[in-house]
Amino acid sequence: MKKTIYDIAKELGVAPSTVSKALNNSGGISERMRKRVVDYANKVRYFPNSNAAKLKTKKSFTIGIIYSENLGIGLEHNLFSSILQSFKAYVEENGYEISFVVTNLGNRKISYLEYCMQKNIDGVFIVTSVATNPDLQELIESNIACVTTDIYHENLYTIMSDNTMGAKLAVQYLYDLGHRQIAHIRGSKHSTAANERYDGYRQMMEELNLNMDEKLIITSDYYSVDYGYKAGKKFLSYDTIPSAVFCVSDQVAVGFIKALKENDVCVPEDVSVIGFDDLEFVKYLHPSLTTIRQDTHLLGIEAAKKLLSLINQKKRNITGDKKVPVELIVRNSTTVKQDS
Amino acid sequence: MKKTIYDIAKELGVAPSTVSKALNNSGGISERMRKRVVDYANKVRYFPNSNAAKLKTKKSFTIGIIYSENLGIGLEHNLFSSILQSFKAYVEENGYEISFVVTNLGNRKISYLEYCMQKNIDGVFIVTSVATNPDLQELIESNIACVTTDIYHENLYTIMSDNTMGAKLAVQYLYDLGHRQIAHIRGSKHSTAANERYDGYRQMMEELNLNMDEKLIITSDYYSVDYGYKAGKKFLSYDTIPSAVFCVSDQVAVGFIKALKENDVCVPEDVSVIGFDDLEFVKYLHPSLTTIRQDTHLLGIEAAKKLLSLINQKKRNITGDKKVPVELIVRNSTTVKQDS
DNA sequence: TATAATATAAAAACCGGTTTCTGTAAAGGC
DNA sequence: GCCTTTACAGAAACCGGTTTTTATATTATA
Repeated sequence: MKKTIYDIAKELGVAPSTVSKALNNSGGISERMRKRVVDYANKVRYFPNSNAAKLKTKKSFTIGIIYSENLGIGLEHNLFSSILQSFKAYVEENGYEISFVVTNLGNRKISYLEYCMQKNIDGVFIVTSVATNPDLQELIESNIACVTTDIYHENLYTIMSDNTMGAKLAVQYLYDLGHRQIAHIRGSKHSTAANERYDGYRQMMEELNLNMDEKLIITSDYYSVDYGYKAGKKFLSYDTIPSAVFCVSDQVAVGFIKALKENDVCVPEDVSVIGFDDLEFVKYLHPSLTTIRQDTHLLGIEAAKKLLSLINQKKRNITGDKKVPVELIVRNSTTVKQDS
Repeated sequence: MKKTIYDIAKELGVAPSTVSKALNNSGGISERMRKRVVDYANKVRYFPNSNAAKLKTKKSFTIGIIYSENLGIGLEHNLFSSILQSFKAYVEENGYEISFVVTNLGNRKISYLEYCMQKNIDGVFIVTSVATNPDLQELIESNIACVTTDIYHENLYTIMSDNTMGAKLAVQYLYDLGHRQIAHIRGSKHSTAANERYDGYRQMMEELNLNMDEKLIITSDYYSVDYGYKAGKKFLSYDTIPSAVFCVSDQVAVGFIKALKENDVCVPEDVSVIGFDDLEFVKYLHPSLTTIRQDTHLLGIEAAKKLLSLINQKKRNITGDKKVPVELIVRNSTTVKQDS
């Protein structure tokens, strides 16, 4: 049978409160007594009921994870699961655990905030989400510490890859290879990252005095291979096709290239393609994909560090953001502009 | 401020127990009263403190997930995160949530079982693990309901792909293509799935009366691209190389092919390669990978169904297993045996 | 009509911890 | 040597629910 603090107390002939003080090292007790209790507790392998402790202390040592499965990205998505993995490892090392914020508990619908309050969640890591979700708004405006990799908000700390810079690097690189007609397959307008990449694209195009025909920009709604494929088909329907394309994500690039290949348009000879993310497998593709690498490990660690510090300093409503550098990874899906 | 059941009771002029009965629909109360309380609770958006409820009821509506990060597989691994995703979706639909079983909580080391008892975990899904882990043994031998995709044990329900059949399908297919020298890159001896695939390979080789030189079998320890690459290097060191290879996983196949390519050995012309898993991206590789597909969705759903039923029927110590069918996916990394 | 059975709601106990309050003994100050 | 702190340990209250027990009003039974 599972022992309680009362069992321990009785067996040692001391008060339950004494046992609690000993195990939590919270003082008000002699060192001799503390050691006696702790030794005995270890000997009988006592471990506390965490629900009872949480009930009283209102601290759960739990971080909520918001991982919206819209936008075609779930746990399977290599990029986010990788960020989550390093986040998880870091917080676990610090004695916290993670818990997915769900909206149906038991049998009733609840909001994000309700979930967090119900479970005394200490802080929330918003991995992916839809910025316009009213549930999310409610949560952000509460005084629960939140960190995100996805959106900006005045009541939120944001850790994000330097998307704008990444896009600029991509365009600059294509320019350096001699390309002048550079298309962009952009992501959903509801995705902050997609918007930033789009901005970076526009900025660099302007800086380089390149023509920005509206036809150069194709919107691909979601970060999926399918949408990339559709974008590729649209691209191919043009009378003359640009010689270079910057895709909002690797997934989109993969679908895009697939469409091109099907129509015997060669990558990189006919069209240079550059992606974004550097998903683990893109180096094994043919051609291997030139892309902008996101530092998923660092993103996860930084988010974890920041969130834990927000939780512990008790000063809430802290806003701000940190840009994590990105890196151009040159592979074989891009090449110098061919004569045509 | 967060309302409690006492606030509700006071505001309605009833007893706390009455409120509890109303909200849980547990009888002993008039329908009129029940409705009155429920309506009011909804109106003021009351939601219960789950820690208090868990403390009393000892039911947590939480499933523990064991996801060992040894064997080179973490959350990033597409196969397991995909199984977990569908598992998670199913149990959440049924009012449960998932929680990763960790071994350091607060600041002390705890065992799997201790974690589960401490948190009143209702059941455990062992996604990946090391069978010899003593922590795992302790958990399995407890009376907490456990389901796994990874190992067999007399006190455990196992949902696993039909690995043996998959391996046989692979060998048979290579045989049908005319190959007679069929090598196998096997996985770690600590992995049940790897062992089953190895068994299937041997069985089919015997059935087909094929020579099974020890050199045909290379051990690749972990399910990683790196190990596949190393296996490929070893393979290339042979005087005469077999014309076909069955790899224990797609990851290993990818590394294996990489090594071959580096030495100008062509896939599939010189060597046909077949993998196992059908990870999402392998269809985009060049050559696209012929492989044995695991039905990750079904694996996750079946595991969830079984676990929830074990939890609810209260009859523990139930053992058994279910084999989920696999499927040969023919792509371009395999071809008929060339004259040599 | 008197009595037993039933329905309903309140009161109280409980889950297993943590924390505050209280009382006593030992240590420190002058 | 007397009074005040301080150290220590036990008692009790509390966290916010659920469940059991008790009390009362209502209905059924004879």
